[in-house]
Amino acid sequence: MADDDEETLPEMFWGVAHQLRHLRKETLAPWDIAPSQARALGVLLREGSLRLSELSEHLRIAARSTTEVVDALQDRGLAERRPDPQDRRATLVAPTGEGSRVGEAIRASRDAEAEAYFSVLDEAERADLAAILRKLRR
Amino acid sequence: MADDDEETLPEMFWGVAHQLRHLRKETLAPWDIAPSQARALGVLLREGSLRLSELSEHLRIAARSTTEVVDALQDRGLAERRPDPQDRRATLVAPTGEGSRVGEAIRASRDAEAEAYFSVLDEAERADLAAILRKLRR
DNA sequence: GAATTTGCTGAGGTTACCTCACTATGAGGG
DNA sequence: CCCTCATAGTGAGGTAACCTCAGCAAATTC
Repeated sequence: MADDDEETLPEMFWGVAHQLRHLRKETLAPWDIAPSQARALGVLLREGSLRLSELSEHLRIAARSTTEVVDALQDRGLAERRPDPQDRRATLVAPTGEGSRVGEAIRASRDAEAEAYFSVLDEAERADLAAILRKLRR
Repeated sequence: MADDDEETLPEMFWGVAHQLRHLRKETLAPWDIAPSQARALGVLLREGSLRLSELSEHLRIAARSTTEVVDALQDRGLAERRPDPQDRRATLVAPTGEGSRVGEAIRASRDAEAEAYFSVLDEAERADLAAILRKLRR
């Protein structure tokens, strides 16, 4: 029945993920910002001000890696660090005004991108997919 | 309506892909082989003997990167290079006996892994997912 | 037989992660 | 109050999986 469809679910999954990654990268080109940074910025927009450790949890990466991402965002003037008044060991990270503007623009563009990419699917399929992913995600 | 479900389809997708990546890495641990190498080995098992350039196409990576993956497989004695009798510029890559054995074992273990991971889905959901992925993949 | 293309690889770079060790601060027990 | 122990962030250094660009050798085209 299928010759090219001998692929397993994980293989197909990785294929689609790969495509999405490329697409996202292209979408980000106008801002010259790395995907990891855009991701962090997105979290910061949603959450406002976070400790580095909290940001790590949201991103599900090691604390040390978060330091790097935040360094990059700070260098670009998209986020800033402030001492946490509650705990002098901790550092709060928040988007700057510029960061919020850029983050919003990225979100909009990303929504458009997703819309385009998933436009081959009809409503029902999208709903199915969302449900299935949610089930898998845990 | 949803607080934790504010995620977009691509976000959920990347979440699942991320999980799969980790899982696959763990599955490969017994063989001490990198994911990229296992992937290439899988292609070689399916296709037999391939030129480096052909392998690149199958893997959808740059030729230079394929050189590296093949180097690694060769170092481990899992694949070998031979000159292409048709074209003296080209190099054929094929799995060794050991490569075939290891590749088969990995495939089996990976199937089991996939079975486990996707076992939260029922038959219908799996079929839906496969259909949706196939639609997206192009 | 000269010019171009193709197939591979050396050199060097990037991204997004990681662990380990260290410093500074905070929190709990005696 | 001091001591121990946990926690927050970061410097140093490493890894995997990619990439581009330049170059060489063989094949193809003109």
